Amino acid sequence: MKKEDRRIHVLECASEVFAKKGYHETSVSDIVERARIARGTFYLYFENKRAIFEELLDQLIEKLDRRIKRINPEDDVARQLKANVRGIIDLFLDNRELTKILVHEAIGLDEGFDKKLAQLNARIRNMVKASLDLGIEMGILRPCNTSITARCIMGSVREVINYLVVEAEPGSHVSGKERDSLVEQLMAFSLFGLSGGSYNELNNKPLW
Amino acid sequence: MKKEDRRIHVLECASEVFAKKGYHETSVSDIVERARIARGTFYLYFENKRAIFEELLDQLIEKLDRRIKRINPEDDVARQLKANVRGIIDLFLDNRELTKILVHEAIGLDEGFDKKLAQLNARIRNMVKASLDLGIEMGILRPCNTSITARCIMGSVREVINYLVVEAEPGSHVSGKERDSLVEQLMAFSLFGLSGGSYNELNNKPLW
Amino acid sequence: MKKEDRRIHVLECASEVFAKKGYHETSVSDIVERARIARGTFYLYFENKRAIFEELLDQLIEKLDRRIKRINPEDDVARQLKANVRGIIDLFLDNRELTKILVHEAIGLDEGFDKKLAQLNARIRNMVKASLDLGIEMGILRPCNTSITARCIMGSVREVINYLVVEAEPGSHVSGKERDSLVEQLMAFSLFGLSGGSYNELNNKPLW
Amino acid sequence: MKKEDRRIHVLECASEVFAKKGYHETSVSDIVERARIARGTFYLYFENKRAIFEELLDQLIEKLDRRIKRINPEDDVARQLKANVRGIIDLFLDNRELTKILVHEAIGLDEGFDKKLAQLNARIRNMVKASLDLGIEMGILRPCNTSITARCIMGSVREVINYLVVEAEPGSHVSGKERDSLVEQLMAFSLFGLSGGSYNELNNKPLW
DNA sequence: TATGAATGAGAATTCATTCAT
DNA sequence: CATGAATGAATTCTCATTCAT
Repeated sequence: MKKEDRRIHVLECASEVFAKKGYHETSVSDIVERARIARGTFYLYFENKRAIFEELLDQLIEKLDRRIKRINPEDDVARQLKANVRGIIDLFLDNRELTKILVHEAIGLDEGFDKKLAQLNARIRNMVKASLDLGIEMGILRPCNTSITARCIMGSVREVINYLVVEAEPGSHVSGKERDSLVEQLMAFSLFGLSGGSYNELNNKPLW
Repeated sequence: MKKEDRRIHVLECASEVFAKKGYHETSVSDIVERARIARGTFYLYFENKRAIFEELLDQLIEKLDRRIKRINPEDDVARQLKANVRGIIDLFLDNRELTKILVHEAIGLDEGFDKKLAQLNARIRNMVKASLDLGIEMGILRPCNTSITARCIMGSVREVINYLVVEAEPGSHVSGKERDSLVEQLMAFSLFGLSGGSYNELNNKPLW
Repeated sequence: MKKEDRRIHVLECASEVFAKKGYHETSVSDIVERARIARGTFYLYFENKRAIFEELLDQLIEKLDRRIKRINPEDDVARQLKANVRGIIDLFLDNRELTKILVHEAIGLDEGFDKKLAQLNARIRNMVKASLDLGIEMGILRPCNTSITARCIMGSVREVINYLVVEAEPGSHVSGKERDSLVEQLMAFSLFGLSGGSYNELNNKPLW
Repeated sequence: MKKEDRRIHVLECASEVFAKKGYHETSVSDIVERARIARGTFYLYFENKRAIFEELLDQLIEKLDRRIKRINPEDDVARQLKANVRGIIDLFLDNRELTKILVHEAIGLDEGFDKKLAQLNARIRNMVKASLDLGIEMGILRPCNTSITARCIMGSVREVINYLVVEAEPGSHVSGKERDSLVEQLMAFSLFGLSGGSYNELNNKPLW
């Protein structure tokens, strides 16, 4: 097995174990056992337990970063939003194991992790906030405290993601239709809250 | 120091350490050091680390349960909602340390904790969902998937809480005005999303 | 409760716990719980855990010492022997708890105990040996290595005692008849081994 | 040092410490200190203190089982008995440390040990009893309560063994002649008790 | 590169004993 | 005398990491 292949193999195995047992409950022994390598070999590829975990998270963060497209206000905004949300959901469902870790575990591990996750959150949140600011400036969205509202949106998305990867049946497949429906509900809630309106009607026209 | 006082003292110290270092990084030594008691004294009051943590959580959960009032659809719904949200925010801000633990830590610790928190979540979520179902039936709210929407609402609230107790300046005081504003924003978002409308106008009248 | 009464009460409780759980498995907590006294009170009456155990053993050793009568060769030897053995068996059966400790536990506790028990053993063994020496000198017993033979006799007795207090049904009563039978068997074996003869016939007459 | 060698080395060291300090007074620290290995290394080879002790005992029990040969009544019984007793004595003298543990310590440790030893005792005792029953049936031995008498015999043997490994000078060598003499005395006592007769004369001929 | 035996710091927990009330 | 809260030394066991082969 080539060096890079083995590295990837170990990463995969670690991901499985971490997702199943959690960071703290996972020992290096668990990982090397599953990967069928010697204890020492592990340390040839990764500095320590923290490092392999961090690398797994970095992978997911990077993928997430690539999936999220900046909104172009000139184009159909609703479609772009929809695509973004759907992309995120797809990514997480395709990486359940890692997502579980991201959502469930990578919190309170140590200051380094927390900071990294906080930064990721802040980055996305700022994108959302910028979009809101723009939408308001353009007269499409109602004026509001965009900082707080951005958090509300992220909280909604996070909660639905969490439901999908953690609470819903572990191995179950979530069909495209179901995903569509989830996106629909998420967006309807974000755009109109509990009151009426349908985002299908919107076409860069004022929402209020 | 009386027995019950000391017990409370240890609980407080533990709460501080847990909030600062996280459950796993906190050792019994950390707690006894901060509480300035001997190693063995700790075990006089609590069975083990898990037990003291559980007690702290139970305290918070109980308080939370008591704060959340069932909505009476006959009365002014908006005011009741507002009061509930404000109550929750007040509770968490008055128990920052514990809340930090609840939001940040009490996840993936062990099956027991996870289950307890999942149950708490489910209980509140079901209350929210029931309210939504009722609102829709009464023609006040637009029809939607109330399961998912309930999650969206909870996610929004959770995220704002998290902001308040974790990200915002640790020692800072959040004034009544600021709390009011947060509640306002949260409710505006939940009721109208990003579109127009003001919940102040509502008086059990249809939102759509 | 008077001082001496309480002391005795604690000793009894300790005896019960020691017999049931063994020396090492018994904690001072066990004793004070059963005796319904406070932890500190225990140390008013006994220096420490070792001390109360030693006192219990000393009691039994003393009783044992008093029970064993020196054989008078002028009188009916067989009857005296029989009385001695029966006396020992009665003592142990009347003090099952303590005996269990003596046989089962008071070994390897610490050098002090071991020495004390070794001395007790040696004292009794020497009495036996002296009797054998006398018997041989008088031509009643066959010549033999009386040191070793004395050990054989003691081993036989010890084994039967052990059977009675440890292996046989804990609470069961051993009737006088059964005790007689045991003594009979023990003496028959010691006097004639597996070969023929009946000690009833002997009357200070040569056995060979 | 090879893995198996180290394992054996640790077992030997543990055996020495156990024999010297007793099971309860021996800590894992004592063992690793004597074996000059690290704390963790111990747990690489043995699950815990109980496990290494049990292994030591099992070794001895197994050896003992192998040494004891069933008596064939067709052959010279006295010779076979003598060989058995001599074999047992040799085994114990060759494994003084372990024997000391077996005789002195392995009692009241925990239910598991006690049961194991009780079973060993019962097994041997039953062999003895069966031999006695057979001897009586064949008319070679006098009728007696073979259960009790079997215990007497075992007690005699145990006591002599105990003398050899515990009381007699620890490092001293017991010569073949001395061992022969011990066997002689033991058998003489068992066969003829304190009365006359010499087992040398017997040749499957009636003892009474 | 790969191995896996060895390490030892550190964690949780117990319990005999003390001492202030 | 009696109490029982407090102590802290001692013990067992784990596991991330190192290093000789």
